[in-house]
Amino acid sequence: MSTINDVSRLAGVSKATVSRVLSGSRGVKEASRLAVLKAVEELNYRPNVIAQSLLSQTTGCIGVICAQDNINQTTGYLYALEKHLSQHQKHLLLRFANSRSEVISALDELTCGLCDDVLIIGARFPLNNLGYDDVILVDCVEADTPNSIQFDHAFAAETACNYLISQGRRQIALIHPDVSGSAERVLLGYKHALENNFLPFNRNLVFMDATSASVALQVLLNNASTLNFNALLVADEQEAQRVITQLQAFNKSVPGDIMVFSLAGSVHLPGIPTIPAIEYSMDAMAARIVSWLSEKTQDVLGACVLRGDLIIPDMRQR
Amino acid sequence: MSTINDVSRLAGVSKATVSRVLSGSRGVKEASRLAVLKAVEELNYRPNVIAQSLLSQTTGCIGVICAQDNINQTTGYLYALEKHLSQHQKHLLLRFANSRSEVISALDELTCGLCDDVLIIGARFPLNNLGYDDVILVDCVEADTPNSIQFDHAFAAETACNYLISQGRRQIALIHPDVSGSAERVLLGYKHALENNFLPFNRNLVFMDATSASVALQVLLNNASTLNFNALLVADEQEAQRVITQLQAFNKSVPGDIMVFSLAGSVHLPGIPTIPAIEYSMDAMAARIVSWLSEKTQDVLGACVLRGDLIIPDMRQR
DNA sequence: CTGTTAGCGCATTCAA
DNA sequence: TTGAATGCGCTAACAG
Repeated sequence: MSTINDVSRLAGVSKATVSRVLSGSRGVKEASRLAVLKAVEELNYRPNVIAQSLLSQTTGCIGVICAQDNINQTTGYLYALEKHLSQHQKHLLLRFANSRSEVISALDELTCGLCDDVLIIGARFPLNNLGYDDVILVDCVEADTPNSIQFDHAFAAETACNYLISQGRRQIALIHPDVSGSAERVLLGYKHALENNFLPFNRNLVFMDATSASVALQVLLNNASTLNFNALLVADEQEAQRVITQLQAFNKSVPGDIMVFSLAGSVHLPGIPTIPAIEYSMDAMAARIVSWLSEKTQDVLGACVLRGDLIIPDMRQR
Repeated sequence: MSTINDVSRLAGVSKATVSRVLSGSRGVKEASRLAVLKAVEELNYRPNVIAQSLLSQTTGCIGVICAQDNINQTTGYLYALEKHLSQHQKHLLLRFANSRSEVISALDELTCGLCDDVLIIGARFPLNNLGYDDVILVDCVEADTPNSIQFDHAFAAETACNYLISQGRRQIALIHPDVSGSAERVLLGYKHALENNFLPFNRNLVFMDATSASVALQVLLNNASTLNFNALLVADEQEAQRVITQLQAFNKSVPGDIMVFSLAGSVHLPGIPTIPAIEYSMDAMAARIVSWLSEKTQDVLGACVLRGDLIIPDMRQR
């Protein structure tokens, strides 16, 4: 690879002039400008970004640590993020991490000048006192960082219930293991919706302990005759697919007998019937993050909360 | 962030000694070694990798350009690659690209000193004469690069047919649009398996033109009475899900009436019945790539061809 | 064993 | 309008 020295020599000007032409490019005589451009072309010269980084103390690299347990969900994040980042001439440095210690070692390796900023996405384990306070947490639990983007789970649950009720489903079961710490928010929205619709709250329809969703569903099915539930709220699409299979194994039709609703996102695989869900716009999230990274004013991102959209299955598909 | 100067000043030694302690660390008096270590600890100093990169002319960054049209398939690649790369203290710089021109601009931005190497994954458009000859192509078509990893499609098709025949399916239809350029290899394996099993080749069961798989399947179904096909080979899992839905819409049971087989990989979503498939080990692929990147001898990776494993559905699940 | 010096490739002074 | 000099943070060669 040729350097700025080669160009300056070939063009018969100094390094400074070459640099001027390639950046600002003002206050340079046309003749030498052309000479530089010609030399650049001839040598196929391109400035070394590492040298520029050393000088500017910024690399344009954004570290993204994916801590998502559902690996398939990361794709949506990554695609949206990369799209927005590259539009701002930023690069996405990808790491996966499945535990707090893995996150820390990833952070260690990324914050030695390589990355200007780091995001952590989807961690379901505590991330307090990381020792790095300028990290942005996206959809993570127990975020004591000033900069974080959370999803409004209460809003999601409330919307979900209101939709289900509008569809004539008044016995709504809720299975939402409390790994995410967001369970109480979900419950809040759930109760709120019931109240607003003058429906009683039935403790037996709600399963928020850490036991498996499969067991919870079995309990529900065992007591189906007395509970009479006709809708089921679950944490995410993956969970939804699981319970649907289980329901069908018990000869419950979906959504005929029981309407299953996913509280977070979806994997739209062709050939798999869509279920109603709350979906969070990855694009909106990415845009928010990138704009914050670009501005980089002193003020923090704050407890930014993102609300999801209600997605209902296209009836033509069924 | 503190620099080596801060450390040397605090430790009362020269920059060189600090550097010595932190790297090689041999030939340094114990006293000054400890002084350096103490200062490092106190200042929480860590060497700036950018400065090191400028000197060594390597960044440890590997650019990965995902050109996969099926975005969900990239996750497998990325996860395996990142795992192996980080084990070799290398970083994964992620880009998505959906066309030749996007690939080129991504390459432009990545090869200015930022990345030591670049991979392109899953491109289904021609990638000749990119102007970069040290790029590694993975599962790309029309690869005239010396370094590429291809999947053995002939072997996959042959294995698939042999499996289907062993299951009593002797009328095997094949739908494999020729976008990938690998269609002729697939056909080769298909024919080979038929020959070895003394079965006739029926041209009407094979659809390799660029028309939609949906239309091809309709043709098959329209002539079902005469064709009597009881197995269907498709290009990938996505395609498989599509045809399964379509088959079920025509009251064909899967795999009862027709066994669907995916020739490339699979998305194992819980709750979705597994179908037989050829799966390529992402781990093996990543290991191969990383070892090649690390060796970096003069010799090329060569036309490395990877064979997939036959995955049959676990009967307990059905 | 250790300090000084030079230079990786670049942009930005400061003079001319 | 331009060139020479400086320094980003670091390592390697050399000299002590």
